[in-house]
Amino acid sequence: MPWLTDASKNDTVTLICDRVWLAVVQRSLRPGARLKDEDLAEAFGVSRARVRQALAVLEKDGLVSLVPNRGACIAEPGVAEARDAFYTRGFIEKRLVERLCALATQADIAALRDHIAKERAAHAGQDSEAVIRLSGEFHLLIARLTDAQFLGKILRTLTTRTSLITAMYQTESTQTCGPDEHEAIVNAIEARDAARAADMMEHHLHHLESALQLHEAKSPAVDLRAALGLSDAAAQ
Amino acid sequence: MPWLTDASKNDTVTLICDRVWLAVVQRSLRPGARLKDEDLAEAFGVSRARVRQALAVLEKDGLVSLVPNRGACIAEPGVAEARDAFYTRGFIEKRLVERLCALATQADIAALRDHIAKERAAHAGQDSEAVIRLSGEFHLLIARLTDAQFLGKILRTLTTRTSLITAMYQTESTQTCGPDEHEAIVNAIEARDAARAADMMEHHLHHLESALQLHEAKSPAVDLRAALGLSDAAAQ
DNA sequence: CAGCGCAATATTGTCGACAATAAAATTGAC
DNA sequence: GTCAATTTTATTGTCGACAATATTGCGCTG
Repeated sequence: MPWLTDASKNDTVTLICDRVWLAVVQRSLRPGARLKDEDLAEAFGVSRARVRQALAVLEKDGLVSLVPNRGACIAEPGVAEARDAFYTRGFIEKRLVERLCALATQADIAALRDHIAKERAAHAGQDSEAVIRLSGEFHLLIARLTDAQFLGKILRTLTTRTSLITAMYQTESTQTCGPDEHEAIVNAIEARDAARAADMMEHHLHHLESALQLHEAKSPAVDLRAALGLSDAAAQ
Repeated sequence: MPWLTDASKNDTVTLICDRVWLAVVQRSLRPGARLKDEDLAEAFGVSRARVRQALAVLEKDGLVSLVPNRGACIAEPGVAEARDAFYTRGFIEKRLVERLCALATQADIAALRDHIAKERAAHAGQDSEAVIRLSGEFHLLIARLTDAQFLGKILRTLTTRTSLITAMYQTESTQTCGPDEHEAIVNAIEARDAARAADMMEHHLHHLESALQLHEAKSPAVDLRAALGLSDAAAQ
């Protein structure tokens, strides 16, 4: 998976960052999960200094929150940040597909269709990790096909944060939307219908956002209280 | 200078990052300047591990390029990256001023005019460092006034990279454009003329870009401590 | 038996030292 | 005199150890 990370570098810190990033995208690391650097150090077989660097860059990326003398944990975006993330995604991705309508080659469209095929395969195979990951990578692929390096990196950050957000605020009914909406977007791109493509993208993102319950709720509290079947009034 | 950095943290690494960032914006650290971590460590009075973390995050930000066994130096964006940066800035800032036309309060416009006044003062006072810094901060102010957190951070990265680019590719004739174009943009915003505001912004950025000669350029190394503006304070 | 304070533990933050690699300088040969 | 190989130096990469701080468990007291 040679992504738009600076992949050529054998740098260990980059590897750690990518690994954590992947774990977050695949929901194997959930928001609020503690990251003890010693554990990470042993897990990667390196010293703590290296994981510390990785933690620093991940913090700047907004993926982990790093409180001074209390260690690091996966970030828990608030509702304001969630709305901002979706707003920014719409802001960027709408223009991106518009631009792609004008510039896309046949090879690009083939790549998009190929990606959707992978999504369908993962969907059929019940591989939920792959489903989630591929769903995000679709948007990154769009960014890459437009030759917009910066926007691509930005979008990587944004999709990652979206993963965090959906992990926090999704209702259990909500599954990740299937590849159908993605396919509708690709269809619009192939038809060179910029307006429809932008509409499809906006609809898609709005669909994602509205499937969440964006209220103030602490994820650990919700998990605990709901899991134990306690009423809301009692605790704390 | 309480910027949209996570300012509240007393974290040393954040301080180092901001200091280097400021030095780059003010042109006291030019592209290609070597950053020997031991020098930085002594300059800031801390150990090398700390500056190494800072270097890691700065590298991910694209501000320094960090080649495996040869140390760190201020990044030297290529022509492709330069064009991408300007494209992305236009992409974002055009929409930003459009949005600001709809949402700006009187206080916002007053803040913008106040900022332009500062720009004029620095311009009159021949304080070229302040001129350059304030010129960039104008765009960041626009981002902040629109309540777009993400776009603000993105724009901070982009303006920084623009600083690098202009430092590399500017002709000696080129001065940083005065506050006039900024004022024109604010006038359009105050008139709630979204189309004109977007045009003004596009023109402004295009003006900046076209004033450069996009060929290869060299840049010499400079003294670290003087460039970072710390006058023997921390050295001892 | 509940609440509070204190000690024990665990985890983080910071640092200096050692090994590995690249750049520079010296020396030798043609 | 110049080029090349080798030694020398400087700088980076990595690590383990020590100090500071938060968390946990225990015991004491009311």
